[in-house]
Amino acid sequence: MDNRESAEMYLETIYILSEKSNAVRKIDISRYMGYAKPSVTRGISLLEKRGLVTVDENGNLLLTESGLNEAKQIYDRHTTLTTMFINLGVDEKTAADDACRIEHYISDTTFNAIKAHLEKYK
Amino acid sequence: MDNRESAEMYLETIYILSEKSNAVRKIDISRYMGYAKPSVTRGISLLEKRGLVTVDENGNLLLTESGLNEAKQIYDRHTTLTTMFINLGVDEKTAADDACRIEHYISDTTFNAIKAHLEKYK
DNA sequence: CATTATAGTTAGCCCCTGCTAACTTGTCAA
DNA sequence: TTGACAAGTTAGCAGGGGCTAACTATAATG
Repeated sequence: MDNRESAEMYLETIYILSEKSNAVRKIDISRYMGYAKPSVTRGISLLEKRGLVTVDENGNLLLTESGLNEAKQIYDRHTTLTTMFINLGVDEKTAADDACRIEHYISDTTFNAIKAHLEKYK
Repeated sequence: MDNRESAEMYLETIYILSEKSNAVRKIDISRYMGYAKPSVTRGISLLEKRGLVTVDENGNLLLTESGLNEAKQIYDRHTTLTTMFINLGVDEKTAADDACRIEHYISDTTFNAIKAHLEKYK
């Protein structure tokens, strides 16, 4: 979980599911990501230790302020990169899949440059 | 080494060093990548098992035909992505660093779209 | 020849992050 | 009340890919 990818995917998933439903539990993460329940138990507990997520008495997952910030940033990367790839002529599915992998590895500097470019031409 | 990143980095490094010198040994890889020697021993032996690299009696590393193909593809991704980022206004160092991470995760489809775009505007 | 430095290997540790097996809890229906 | 299912946890395995320690083998140097 020091590697950014795994933690970021959990955060992003919580964020996405939170937008669709007002109660997100670990089992929802498990189904959405296709991970076994114990993997999610550990994944979320690491996020809790880092102060990015809390779990209430009903088992609902809540992003903390910093968790929400991070999740939004990743999601922003996701949508922006997807848009860029689609603009280049890539089909939606491939664009989204690629964005989903790359979003974890791109620096702020480069991401901002991409974003500025898209804004200029939209 | 099932994950693409590690193997691809070894291949790319062998390729880059081969362009600069006609004899590349494991110790050169070790120094260039900043990895301990045993890590390189294992990394290269996995590439040998996959038929991507051979080691001659003097300890010189040689890319096989398929190894060379793969290395060239990765290197092409590296330079193309770097160029794209620089075109977007990113400094050279950051552009190269980002390219170096992302090159392993981008699909052929998306990469080809990027490349076509760059060719069109160069 | 003896010493020393360099390249490489082997053995084994560590962390990450998936996994299964098996257990506990809590809820809900017969 | 009991049986069953669903959510979650605990324990422990697997494999990837870094690492160090300690060894071997070869080459260079006094």
